[in-house]
Amino acid sequence: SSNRISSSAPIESGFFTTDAVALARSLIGCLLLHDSEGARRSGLIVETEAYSETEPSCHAHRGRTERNWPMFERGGLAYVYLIYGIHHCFNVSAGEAGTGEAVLLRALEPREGIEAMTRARTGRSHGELCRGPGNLCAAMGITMEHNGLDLLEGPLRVLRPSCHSSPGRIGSSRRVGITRARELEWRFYLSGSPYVSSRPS
DNA sequence: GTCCTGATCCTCT
DNA sequence: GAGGATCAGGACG
Repeated sequence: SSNRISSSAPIESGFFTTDAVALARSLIGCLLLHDSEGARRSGLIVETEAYSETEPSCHAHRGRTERNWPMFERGGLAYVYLIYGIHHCFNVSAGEAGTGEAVLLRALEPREGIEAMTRARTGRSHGELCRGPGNLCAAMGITMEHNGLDLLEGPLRVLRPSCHSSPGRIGSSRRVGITRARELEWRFYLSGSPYVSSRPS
């Protein structure tokens, strides 16, 4: 329905193999889409956070495990995990194979499949559907079954925005909700977007 | 095996 | 601003 969607292009290989901080920035303005049961849900990425094994807030900081293995694969795989026993968080692995890093998606501007999103998030306004990492997963229908999937092909994909469309000014701030490495300004967001989850610190 | 903590969200005050 | 929901990974012994 939107020309911004139809003109979105596949990601070129190499897009995801940069470090997590660079990727977190590049992902702002990209489209995340999920095809399931014949229906499509999608949204523009408006808020991200970078995580790297080099700093202690990252799941990969203590090495590769059963849970965090997608972070150590080449960039462009889904890393999904359960947080606080209740919510799912969706990450995009970054960098070359062997480096433990990823980008957490924190908020989307809903585009397609608003009905399905609203069904999954009863009583929520449009602006709240995909605001916050747990809410984003609920609205998009992302669960552990998507862990490890290749985001270049399959039901869950990332597309780059159409050429010439610059997303707008990108702001940065400290990351939300962590206790370690708080000083790093590795959170990125589309400045002025009402879909961003919380105010910069 | 036990214990603790957490990249959250919602509801209440 | 606080607290509870609810569970699995990781540390430790």
